[in-house]
Amino acid sequence: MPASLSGEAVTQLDRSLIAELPPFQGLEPAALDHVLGEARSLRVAKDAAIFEQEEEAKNFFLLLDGHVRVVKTTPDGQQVIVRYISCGELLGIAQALGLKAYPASAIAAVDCVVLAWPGRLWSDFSTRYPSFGADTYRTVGARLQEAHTRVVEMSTEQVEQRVAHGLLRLANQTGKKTQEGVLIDFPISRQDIAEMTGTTLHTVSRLLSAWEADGLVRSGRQKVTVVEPHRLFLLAGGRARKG
Amino acid sequence: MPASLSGEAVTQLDRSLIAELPPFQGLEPAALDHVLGEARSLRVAKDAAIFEQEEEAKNFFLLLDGHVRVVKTTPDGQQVIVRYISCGELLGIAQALGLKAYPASAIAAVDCVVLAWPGRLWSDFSTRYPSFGADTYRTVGARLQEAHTRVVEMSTEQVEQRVAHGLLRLANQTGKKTQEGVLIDFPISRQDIAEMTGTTLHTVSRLLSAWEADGLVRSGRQKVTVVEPHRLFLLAGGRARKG
DNA sequence: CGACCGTTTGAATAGGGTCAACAACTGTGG
DNA sequence: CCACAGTTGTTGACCCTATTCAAACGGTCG
Repeated sequence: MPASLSGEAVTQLDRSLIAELPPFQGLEPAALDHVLGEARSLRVAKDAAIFEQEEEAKNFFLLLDGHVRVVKTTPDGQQVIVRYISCGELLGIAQALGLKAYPASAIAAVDCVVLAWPGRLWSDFSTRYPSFGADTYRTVGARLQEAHTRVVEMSTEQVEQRVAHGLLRLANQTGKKTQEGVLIDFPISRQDIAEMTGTTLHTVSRLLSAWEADGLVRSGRQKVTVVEPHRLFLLAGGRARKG
Repeated sequence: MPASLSGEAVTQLDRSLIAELPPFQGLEPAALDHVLGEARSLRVAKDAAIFEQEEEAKNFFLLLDGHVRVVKTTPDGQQVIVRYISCGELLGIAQALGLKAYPASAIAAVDCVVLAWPGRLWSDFSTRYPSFGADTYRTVGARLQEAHTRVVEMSTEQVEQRVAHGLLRLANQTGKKTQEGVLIDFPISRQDIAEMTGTTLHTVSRLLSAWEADGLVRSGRQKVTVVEPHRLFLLAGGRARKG
């Protein structure tokens, strides 16, 4: 059930909401007002879709609050988590890639707030506000890099190292310091971690259990805290075998 | 040994060399002359590097003739083939991704001819010739898609399916129809295929032997011909197990 | 012709996926 | 407040795929 159409307009959209975000940084107040004027604000409930794979790409989005996971589903129903999106990031930018349909689904990992713009405004924004175009170019470039890194990891690393890398990445991206260590800031299941790293929930469970016994992490239901990032990092860097 | 600096200027660069290529399509003759005027033409011997991973990104390139493989090397020396580049494609476009160094090495799979431009011209070309900017945006987008597809494959498919997919992709990209079937148009070893698909040369060798016995492919030293693309495709689509 | 590179093939091993059963927790409704 | 259903997580046993190790073969090239 895509939530795209069920959004309610928020009464006031303040410039300060987006003024400091990379895509809009340095824009004139008038420009910010123009951008906001075209936006609709949507609330998306946990586990609801912001957009769905294969769906016509009518809008692009900015995540104002919450966490979103981007998921690709294979024809036979297996899911792969492509990435997690944090506050302030753009998502659903199919237009930037010259696509007519979204290549993946975006699911709210927690209750979220997003801004939505009609896709046709993409080229408008890019040409009218060069810094917007430049920033999104960088974003796409960074995501390409990230995807290649992931291909290399999947090709050369053992499962244990991949899971360690995956956790560290999440901890860096969205980690929240607590007494015990770095807490991953949204509900994440063993299944989710498996879908990020190309393994099964069973293997992830076993690894986390072992690591917990070793004092590297603490974990509970849909919750993971990295207690000793440094030692986990060493584990992630351990030599692979094949090649 | 990077070949970047060993190139010799070709006496004449004709507009027709690049006029029909996507990045430059639709440019005025004067613009084409400008673009060519800034280019250096280089010959790169088989197995030589056009540029090397980590090296400062001084230039970007267009492959005029030959085939190039783009390779990432891990800190412990394992190699992963990111993609193959065919004639008419841009490569080494670190500038477009906002990078100061090349993220991978580019190795000539056969003797090649490339054009090279200084990196600083990237933004110049992009702004002065909008169709150039738009095309490269599409290129980067397509490569991102491709990388994500690869991540999904590596996460969900068995080795046999990945190798089948890899071969089919090569056959489509650079295949040359012959009496026997579709020949992959440059020397490619079992090791290369292994580095594309995240497996070992042994496994690739066994698969090719089995497929050959089955009449799906014909292969020899650094040579592969896909005899029955359709049946290979069925194999590639076969159900995966895990998940 | 001899050295080397790419390839083939066999045998042994192990990483991790599959199958199965259960335990712990959350939330719901009576 | 408790019973029950539905998730999510744990753990053991088994087995299979693909890697590892080892050896040998056949073109190719200097």
